Amino acid sequence: MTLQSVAMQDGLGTLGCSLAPPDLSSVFSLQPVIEAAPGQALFWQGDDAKYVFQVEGGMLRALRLLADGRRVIVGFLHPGDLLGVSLKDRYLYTVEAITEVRLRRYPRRRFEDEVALQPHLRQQLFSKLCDEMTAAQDQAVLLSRRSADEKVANFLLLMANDRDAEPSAFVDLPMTRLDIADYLNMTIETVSRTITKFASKGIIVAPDRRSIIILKRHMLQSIADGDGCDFRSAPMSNGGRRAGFA
Amino acid sequence: MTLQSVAMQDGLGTLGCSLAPPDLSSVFSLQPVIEAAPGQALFWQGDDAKYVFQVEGGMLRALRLLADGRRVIVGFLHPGDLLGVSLKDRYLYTVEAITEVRLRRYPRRRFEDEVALQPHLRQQLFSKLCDEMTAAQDQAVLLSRRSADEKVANFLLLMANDRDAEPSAFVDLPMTRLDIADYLNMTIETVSRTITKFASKGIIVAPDRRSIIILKRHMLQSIADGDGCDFRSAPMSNGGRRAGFA
DNA sequence: CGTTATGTTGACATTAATCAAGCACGGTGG
DNA sequence: CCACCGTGCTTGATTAATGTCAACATAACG
Repeated sequence: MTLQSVAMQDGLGTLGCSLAPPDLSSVFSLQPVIEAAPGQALFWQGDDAKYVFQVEGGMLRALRLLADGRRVIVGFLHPGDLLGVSLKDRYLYTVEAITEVRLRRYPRRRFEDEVALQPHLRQQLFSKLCDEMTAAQDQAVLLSRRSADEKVANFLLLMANDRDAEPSAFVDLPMTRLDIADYLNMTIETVSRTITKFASKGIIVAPDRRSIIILKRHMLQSIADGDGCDFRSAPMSNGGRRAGFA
Repeated sequence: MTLQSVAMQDGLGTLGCSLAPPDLSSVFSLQPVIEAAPGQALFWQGDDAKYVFQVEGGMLRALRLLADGRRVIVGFLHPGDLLGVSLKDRYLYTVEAITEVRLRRYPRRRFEDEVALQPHLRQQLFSKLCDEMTAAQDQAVLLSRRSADEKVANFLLLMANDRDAEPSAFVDLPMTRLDIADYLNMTIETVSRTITKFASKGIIVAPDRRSIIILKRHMLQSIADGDGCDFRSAPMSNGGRRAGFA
């Protein structure tokens, strides 16, 4: 089906009518549904970027493989996220399902045309791109936390706040420890030890491997922010050092 | 490179058109020139994002300050890069001059209007946003390098290749060791030691503090890629571990 | 059930951070 | 021109943290 037909079915824009402006989700709503089982790859780094996807349900991981075979998780995908939007002709990373997932698929070419035609969508897409960029930068900031405690605390809070209007105390962790480790640039052992440590201090409870409950959010936040808390004696880190410029 | 915003190299693209449609640089060419001395800030994280800038000459650093006062360098800005392009109303980080710099300034509102009106500019901006996102991810990948050697080697190669069509053996390092350290998430001591080590192995020469010359690019590349090289006995790192999924 | 993936815990080794001192360069002023 | 700082950089000794290796526990799966 052509773009135009899609557009008209959505009742939008090209006609200038004042009906509900289309959002990105509505563009995808008529597209084929893709389902994938845990571990299944949607596409691989380097593949021809033929499609754009929108996540409807479940969680996925985006990862890059380094020359020496190491794995870097560049992000976790949640419902609403777009995958494969780029001007490159090849996917920049591999995307694999963590849980059972459901997505909508849209041919990339047509998606681009569609977006080009509709200012509304363009605006939304731009906004999403900015969000993604911020997320990418946030990961860089996260990775530059000093201690394992800080990284894990940040990660848990990130997962707790993600997408939920109300940051919940119950946090779903469908990804494996290896995923977390490769996201935080640590080893699975250190991840495990750190979570155990938080639990033993009563900051969290870990009823099973794929979830945790945050009991003392403020403490977790302190650790995440690198505050001395009861861990270190507030060594000021490198607080004194600044570039000498005024 | 990596900014909230967009760091983009200019000038490219638009090819294919005989009639030279306006490109981003030409949009800036009539705007007021801003000059800044080393150490001077263009704007601070949290400031009202009133302007978009394009770098014409010199180098700057974009940095974020963490709650505990730590400094994270999220990117170095080169000629052609844009700063401040974003949907947010406030700058997401501070930008300071490293060398003497010259920029063009454009009111953000007008810039957005301009871009909205001209499909050509829109396309360019979108393209740069994507590049920018890639850059942000690249930093995350860089930060998740295991050893100090790998990080510094990658950094030197990055600086060597940056923007230059021909990767030069002479690399300019106008930033301080502290800047490098805060970019790579290391201490100045380790940065210094690593550079010294490379020099003592004959991989590079460091005639003065603000520049180095790469003598054995292939070796530097091997180290950057985490190859055993003559450093470690190719321990396969965690090459064996992969998610168990096919 | 037995078998395989995944996660936890422990002992040890290694790396990079920390603390501390000294060096080198660039400016300033005598 | 040279002594004199101040800043940034280098180098060394020590320590603390995390990676590594290994064993075991637990859940997942046929």
